[in-house]
Amino acid sequence: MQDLKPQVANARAYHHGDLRHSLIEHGLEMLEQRNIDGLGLRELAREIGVSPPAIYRHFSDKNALLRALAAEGLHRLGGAQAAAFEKTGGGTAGFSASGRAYVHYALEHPALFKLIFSYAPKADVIDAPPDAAATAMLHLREHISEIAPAGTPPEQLRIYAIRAWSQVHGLAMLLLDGQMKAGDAMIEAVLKVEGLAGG
Amino acid sequence: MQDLKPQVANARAYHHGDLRHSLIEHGLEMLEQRNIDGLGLRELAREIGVSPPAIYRHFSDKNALLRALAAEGLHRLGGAQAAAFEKTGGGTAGFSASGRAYVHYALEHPALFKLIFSYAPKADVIDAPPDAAATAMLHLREHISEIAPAGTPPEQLRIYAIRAWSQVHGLAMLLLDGQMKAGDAMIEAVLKVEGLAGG
DNA sequence: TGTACATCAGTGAACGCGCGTTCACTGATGTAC
DNA sequence: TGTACATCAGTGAACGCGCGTTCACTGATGTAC
Repeated sequence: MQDLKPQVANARAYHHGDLRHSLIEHGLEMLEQRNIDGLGLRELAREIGVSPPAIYRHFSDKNALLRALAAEGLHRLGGAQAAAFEKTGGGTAGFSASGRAYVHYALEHPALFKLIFSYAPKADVIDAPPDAAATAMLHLREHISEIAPAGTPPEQLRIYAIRAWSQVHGLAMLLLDGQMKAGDAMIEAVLKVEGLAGG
Repeated sequence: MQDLKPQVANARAYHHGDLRHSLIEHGLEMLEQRNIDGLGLRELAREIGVSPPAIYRHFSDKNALLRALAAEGLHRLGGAQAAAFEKTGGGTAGFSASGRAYVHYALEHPALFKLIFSYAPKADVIDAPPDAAATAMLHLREHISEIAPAGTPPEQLRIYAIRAWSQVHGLAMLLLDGQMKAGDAMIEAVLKVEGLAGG
């Protein structure tokens, strides 16, 4: 009755890095249902079927794990944006689509989205060189100049980028916090211009 | 040596509602330095010089206290916006000024600002009647139609309001999370248009 | 004005909780001879 | 191929912690007679 499940005793139940992967995977899953403070190391370990101290073989402490989760979230957010951008064939339409993808990703993964901005290495898209890391926000910087009128000076491009990012980020946050009703049509309408023109 | 400080024993150290007021006041002060999870009932009580259970005479539980703090924060945010609006004489300039005030309030009170959107009664400025409560966001709804071109249909006004709110909110959040460098000139430039025009 | 009493905002002690983290350990794996 | 050994990813038990909340209580205040 006790041994129905193949007890692995201790030792190599996971080979080389599997537990790390499993921790991130299950951590992300837990974030789908709970919010950030609801994610505890002991509970996560329990979920995976491993003892809590095992985590410390892979992460120096809880913050390190959260940072890894945030980094993975950022990566996926970037992936979602890139996919949307490619799918629409790039250009202005692609830029808009990737903005919409940003908001939709936030709505689909509320806790993860918030975690990203609390724990991820700062994206630094605005002032850092674009080769820093492949992040969601790099799209902005890479594509903003294609959208702007030819000859727009770099300082103005920077303002456009911040404005566009603020626009999608603010909409995402307000929707996440329930300040207004969501709706694809509304999201599209709000993001239509993105304030790029005008000045 | 023990009695230097006028020991109040127990009983009416605070008359009628004073402790409630004190809890909110000191709670807000603590939020100036720590973030939200750093705010504990026991610590707050210690700070004020009262026993933890005393809090329960005024708030049913911790969430009730946090909600009160958020409500007060929302009130003050609204006050800051209103002051900025009046000071510039209203109109388009006032609208812009109140947007800047929103961002600046966020930067000056990061934890409180975030608390507002986690715990405050939903502002509902977008779809609720404006007589609901005097909140920061009511400004938006009250003033957005003055800014928009005459004859703008209400659905479009709604989009404009959401767009403007998203704009300031997103900028505030990104700055709070350290995603880019703050700076009055930059804030002003980003908020200059607010995406009202265009479509 | 003086006395008896109800009210109720405080008190100190205690509760159970789950947390993150540490410790000394164990035993399967991969490697060297 | 067989044996001895180092490695190191796991284990279970235990730690101290501060938390939110409950409990029975106390005693100053305000009120009624």
